[in-house]
Amino acid sequence: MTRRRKDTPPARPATSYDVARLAGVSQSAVSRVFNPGSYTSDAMRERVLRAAAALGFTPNGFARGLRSDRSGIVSIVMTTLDNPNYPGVIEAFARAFQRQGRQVALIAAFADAEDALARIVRYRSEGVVLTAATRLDLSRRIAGLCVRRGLPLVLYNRRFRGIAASSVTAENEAGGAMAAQHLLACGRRRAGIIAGSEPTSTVRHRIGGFVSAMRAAGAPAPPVARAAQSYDGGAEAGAALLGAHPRLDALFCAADVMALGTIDHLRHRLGRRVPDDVAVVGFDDIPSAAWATFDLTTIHTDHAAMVEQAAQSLADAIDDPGRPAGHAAVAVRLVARGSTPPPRPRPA
Amino acid sequence: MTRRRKDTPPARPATSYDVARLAGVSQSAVSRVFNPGSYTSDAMRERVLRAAAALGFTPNGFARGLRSDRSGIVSIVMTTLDNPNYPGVIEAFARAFQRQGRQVALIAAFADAEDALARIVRYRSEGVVLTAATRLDLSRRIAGLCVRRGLPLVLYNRRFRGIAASSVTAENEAGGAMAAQHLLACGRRRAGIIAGSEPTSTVRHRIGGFVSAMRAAGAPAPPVARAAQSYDGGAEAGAALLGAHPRLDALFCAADVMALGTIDHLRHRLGRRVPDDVAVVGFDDIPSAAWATFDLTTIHTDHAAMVEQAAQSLADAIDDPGRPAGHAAVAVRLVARGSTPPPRPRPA
DNA sequence: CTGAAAGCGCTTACAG
DNA sequence: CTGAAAGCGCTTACAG
Repeated sequence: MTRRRKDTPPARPATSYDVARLAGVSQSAVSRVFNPGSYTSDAMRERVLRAAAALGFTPNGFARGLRSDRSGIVSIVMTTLDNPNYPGVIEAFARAFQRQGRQVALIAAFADAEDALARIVRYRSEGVVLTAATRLDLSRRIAGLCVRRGLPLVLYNRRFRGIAASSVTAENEAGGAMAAQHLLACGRRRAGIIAGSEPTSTVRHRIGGFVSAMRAAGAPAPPVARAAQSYDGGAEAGAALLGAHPRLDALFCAADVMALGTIDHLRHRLGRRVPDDVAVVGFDDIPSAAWATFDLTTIHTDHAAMVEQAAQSLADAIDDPGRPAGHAAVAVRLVARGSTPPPRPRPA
Repeated sequence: MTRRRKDTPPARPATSYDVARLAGVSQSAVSRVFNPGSYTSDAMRERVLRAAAALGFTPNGFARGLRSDRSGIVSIVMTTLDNPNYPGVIEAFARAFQRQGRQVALIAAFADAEDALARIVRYRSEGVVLTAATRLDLSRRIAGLCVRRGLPLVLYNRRFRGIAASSVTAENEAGGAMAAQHLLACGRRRAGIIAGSEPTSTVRHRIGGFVSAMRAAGAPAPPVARAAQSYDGGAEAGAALLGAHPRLDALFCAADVMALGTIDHLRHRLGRRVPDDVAVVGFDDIPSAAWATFDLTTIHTDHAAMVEQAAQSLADAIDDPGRPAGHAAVAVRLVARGSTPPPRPRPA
């Protein structure tokens, strides 16, 4: 048998009955004090709160959730945090949901889509935020299962065709176009594209916007190289692209992490100067994009606004399950730095 | 009034009674099937599982937690993810605890220590992992409150004097010594130290190990500059240190992020060569340390092993609350890269 | 091996 | 405004 150390108090936390006894009121009175919207006299409120504080009472969320059918829990599904902005994103979500009085359960490991759903359902999550799962098809299946269950769902930074879920993304297509226009303004027309191999909606839209803008300007169609969405993947795709098309004078990387790998490879392996020989534009504006070595021109995505929007959208869906799914695209902006040459004055 | 969309099934998930009815058995039989360690005939097991699958039944974790007094929830307290290894760390924790059959609640935003504790206690967390809170004193107070409640607690990558909690860290002192010995082997004796301003145990031990090893070799006492533990902080501290001590030929940065900022500042602002003029050693081995531009010599910390150890330690503490607090230090190793010159042959 | 039943700690109509 | 009481969906001795 184990014995508790002397200095630790009894493990069992105080219940509303303990508080009621100490305050000399009924248990239901205690419950009302802790449930906004119920009527209680100030005097009773006072006494109950004092007793609760004395006992360190916090209402048992399990009992509350079981009885009221509002679990107060939101699940965030996220694995392989391949985007360096994501840690901040998780924290921002936790903050936003805690402001809503909800608690975040992190679903970061699971055998398959069914397993993920079981974890979500076990604690009766009121809603789900889905960002990156290990593989795209896995994300898609989880989203499908949630929708089928009628579970409020928001897709963060991705969309799936045929799945009627709300989503929040950056204005990826517009961002791609901005990148193209900036390169054109800098006098670069022979551009290549580097992107992650997973065919996500995000990557598709970024590329789409870039290609359309280039075509509209009469520039040659940019060749595309795809590889893992990582520093090493960027180096690899950059090597492939310049190997096949040595005369490219610009690269658009659909993710900053890849841009950094590309830049280092260009400089350290291929001996090309950035931006003099090859200009590089990224997408995301991750912290390291601003570092002196890279000084990367990129499309800034406003994750704070995106998270805010997604958390609100999920809260709305929870409050009104009949609400139709909607999509929000948050504005992006180009941050011009040293990996692109200064724009030329426009010909008069 | 809201109406559900036609294609969404009823919101209320199946209960064990629903499963029992469909399978033609008692509710307690269903419960037993889902609770390992109870006796059930294979035949009944079969029928129950089939019925459960048909209804998409997952036992209500709230009811189970309420009744059995084992919530199955572990809280991870973590904010300001200033260490680029932490995203992976969170994911690894989620994985480890899910293997234990537990679910992770992320406590990433709170008003103060009491608020954090209330969130931990609300869902009756069986244990707590504490990593970085916004400020050091906040972490310390949360740890104190947990210990006072008798809540199983593991400190990750930090220790607090006077708080009897289990902890897992890297061998920080040994790592500091390795850094010093490597610099000495490379022929550098005039070293400076750059570290984050928060007086964490981690930073203290890393510096301590470095200084002792330098002193043991008869090298001059290294001056120390402290700043925010970030890329910019590294640049700032590097500038201050070399301004005051221009003849330094080596820098030990107690965190890789700072080392990267220092290196860029040395090269791009001060026009110093790394490693020729100044050698730089970091600590952590974050992904960007390996990037071609930085190629940072650093002390590798094995977060996979640390998380494994911490999760096991917490599980043990939950199973046996009488168990005394223990500390585990996980071995580190030096990764020699290009930010330090090649070691010289030892004088015969 | 199986079922009937108590009870975990709350919330929430329902009386008063 | 307050209290008595039912009941959320399970687990777990207790009989059989």
